[in-house]
Amino acid sequence: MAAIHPDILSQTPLFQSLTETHKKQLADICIPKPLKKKEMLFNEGDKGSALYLCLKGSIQLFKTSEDGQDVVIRVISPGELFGEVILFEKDRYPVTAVALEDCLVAMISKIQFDCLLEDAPFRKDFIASLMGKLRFLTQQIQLLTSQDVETRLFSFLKAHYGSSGTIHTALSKKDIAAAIGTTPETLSRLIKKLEKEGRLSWDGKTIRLK
Amino acid sequence: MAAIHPDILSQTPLFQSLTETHKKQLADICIPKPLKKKEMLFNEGDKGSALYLCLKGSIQLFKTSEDGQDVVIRVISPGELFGEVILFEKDRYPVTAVALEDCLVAMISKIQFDCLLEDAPFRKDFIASLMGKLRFLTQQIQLLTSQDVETRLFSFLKAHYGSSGTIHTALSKKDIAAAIGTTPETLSRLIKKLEKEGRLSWDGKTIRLK
DNA sequence: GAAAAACCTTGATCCGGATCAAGAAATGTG
DNA sequence: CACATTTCTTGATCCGGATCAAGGTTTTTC
Repeated sequence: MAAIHPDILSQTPLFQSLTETHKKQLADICIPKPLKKKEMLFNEGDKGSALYLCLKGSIQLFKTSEDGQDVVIRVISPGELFGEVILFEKDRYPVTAVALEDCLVAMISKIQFDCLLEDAPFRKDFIASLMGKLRFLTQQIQLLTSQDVETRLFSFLKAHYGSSGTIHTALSKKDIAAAIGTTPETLSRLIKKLEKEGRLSWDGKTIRLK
Repeated sequence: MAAIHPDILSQTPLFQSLTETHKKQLADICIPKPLKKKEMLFNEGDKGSALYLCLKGSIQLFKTSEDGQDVVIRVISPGELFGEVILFEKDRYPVTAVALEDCLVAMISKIQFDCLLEDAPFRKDFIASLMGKLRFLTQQIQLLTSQDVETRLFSFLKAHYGSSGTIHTALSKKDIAAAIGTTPETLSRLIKKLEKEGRLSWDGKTIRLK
């Protein structure tokens, strides 16, 4: 139940505009929660009264269809807020959240977060972050609908690790395949092709782009 | 430049919670704008300083890929607000908006809308409407990724016309095909199959579900 | 109301990527 | 460490739906 350190909040863009006082206030109401790999944070349809900030690790958000198929909606990286849909809509999570590696998240109670929203500049940033998510999902639809697996892979890598040449990821190929809406088999074949073309090298958890 | 009638605002869920006074205020700043079929309201990448409320007709929001392919993100029906991403993010529309039939929209200037957001209950509804959009896009990704064309068609019809047995639409089959992420050929074949199975009849602009 | 344009249908073909299968490598666990 | 589980790879096959083509129909436009 201990609070987290305010400095950690400075790293997330959403909270940049908070004053020191507010940051301290927020840090006080954040409950740190470590997650083990494969641990589930909440389940689609669960009632909930908290939203989360990812501090460390990757969290997969997915929906399950009636026929049991999982569709990954988004992979959360450090600095991102998620589960905030709980704030204003019906109080059930629309997706399931599972840790893809050992993670640390900060749990923020809905009620407490509501108070923070009283602050006008913070509110503005918060709404802006929602708009950013709308844009992300919009682009995701475009990607999934009209771009091939290769494009989606590079787009994912760029979004999560920037355009740097060397990437170190904790994610398995299976999880990356799911994140870009394909199967492990297809990703495996794609990597083989790209390596043969000399466009990247993928050794264990290290990816080098060329 | 004439304003619109406040009553029309009562029909849209987003504005339900406004007091009569506020509704009147809002109505005053809405500039009605009729759109002819195929008319473009704004283009992806355009700078803009207004958001829109659809009062009548259907408006298609789509993104264009580098290779010239259009991907429909969403079809707007009466009562829906769109273009609101302009409010807080960079001031460019992320999609193109085109009227699929003769429409009437209300144009609301960003600055004026900002003032409205000072009002706490309204703000809450507005944020809730953003959350609703996040949910919609989330579900849309699931639909497009893991459901077949038939499922997507019924899902579209239900979302836009409810579950009533008889539907009258102004949209062409081409536009419906685009909205569910397929081609006119595939939709044509699907309809033929469904009619043969006696699951619906589709005569011109009238669809009967069975 | 005739010509032009857009839309719809039907057929033939093609293709990206899913699925199935099965062995190999890596990882986790007592 | 040995065994079990999960992940990864490679091959063979399959399939939903896209694309191409071309004729028919409706809508627009002047």
